[in-house]
Amino acid sequence: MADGTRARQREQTRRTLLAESRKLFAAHGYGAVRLAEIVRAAGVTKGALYHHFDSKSALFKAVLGQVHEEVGAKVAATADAEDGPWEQFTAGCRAFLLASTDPDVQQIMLIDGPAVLGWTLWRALDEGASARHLAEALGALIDAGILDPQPVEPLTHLLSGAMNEAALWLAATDDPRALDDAWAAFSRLLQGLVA
Amino acid sequence: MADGTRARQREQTRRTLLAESRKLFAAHGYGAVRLAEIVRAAGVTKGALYHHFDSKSALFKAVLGQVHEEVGAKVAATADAEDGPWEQFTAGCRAFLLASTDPDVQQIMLIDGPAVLGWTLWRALDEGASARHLAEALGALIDAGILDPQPVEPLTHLLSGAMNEAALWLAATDDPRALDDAWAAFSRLLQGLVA
DNA sequence: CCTTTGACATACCGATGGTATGCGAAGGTA
DNA sequence: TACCTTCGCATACCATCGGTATGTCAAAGG
Repeated sequence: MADGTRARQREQTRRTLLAESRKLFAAHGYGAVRLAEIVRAAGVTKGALYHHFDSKSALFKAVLGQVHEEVGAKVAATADAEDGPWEQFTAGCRAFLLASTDPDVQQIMLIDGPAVLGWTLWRALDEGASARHLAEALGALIDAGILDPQPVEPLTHLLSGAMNEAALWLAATDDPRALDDAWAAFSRLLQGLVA
Repeated sequence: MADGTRARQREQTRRTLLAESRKLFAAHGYGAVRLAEIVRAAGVTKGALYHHFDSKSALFKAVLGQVHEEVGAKVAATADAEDGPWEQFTAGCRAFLLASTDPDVQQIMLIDGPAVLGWTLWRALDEGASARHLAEALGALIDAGILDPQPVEPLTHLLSGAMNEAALWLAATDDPRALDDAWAAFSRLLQGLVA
């Protein structure tokens, strides 16, 4: 009977491959992870891997897609919980900074992403997930008259890059006040934008 | 006769390897460049390459060192030509942004660097070259009372990351006003820092 | 000269990403 | 139920690439 055994099994294998490869990519970096490790961790063979993904980089791209989605969802949820464009904007930035502290996000999204897929494709993926929210928030601030009218795109990249690098630094330092210091500095920068 | 033929030849080979590999790394990215291409372009064999460098990543590290030095020198020279800490600071930032527009710098320093060598080592190399100037300039601004006293390190990373990402975006866009827009936005951010 | 040293070239190896093919069970059809 | 098709995956295999071990010949040195 067509009870969907095939589809369920297929989906199960795909999820396992994604989950295990994500762990390995995050822990050791894309270049240091061998396909043999991934399929061993997932309990399948290379045949299964290549049945689901075209290449090692395509598998990585799928993993990166997951990470992007998760970060984007967190940012959107946090921002939507606030009232007023400025509060939504700052809350979203803080949520992004916090989300980017996760080691998986660090290695996969910030370090390997641009190098493995190329900066252009990485940018496009990021655009569809987190950077879009940032651009929208900035646009809302300008519409509300809180920010002077100005091109949104360069500002988006400046702030996005600042938060990315700050997150990487936060992960590398062990100063417990680092997060507060970084957020304070970032807030000061944002103050320069208000009309 | 010991006229230094050996030393000159050795240095010549090393320089050629660095120059040719730099071209290839910049053009195609670290992962897409084969050692066979490099040695062919340099007119030598793999024996020569491994006589001068321990591994492919060691060769890349040497190339990255060159790029870092060049960028750091440009930033320092531009900043030193100005008078007053604020002028030195902004001139240095602008010089860095311009220098980072070069495709070699983009691919080697900003994209592949962290992924190939790991973010920690990359950070250390960057610290010795360009980021150090930024931190010193910020310290001078605080000493001069232009900026409020605050931890310099997080601010360094925020600004460095902002400029890195902005530079990558500048290279990907074809809007001729992009550079001016980006600099205007960056200047606004800096305004938030002044006391 | 004769020996040593060093800057390579040559030949080779193991590992790894990727492919071609085989197979057994799920799912449709009569 | 018998049969055929499809599909999800395993097995076997290949080509390439980073890395190494060894050979070679000219410069350096006494």
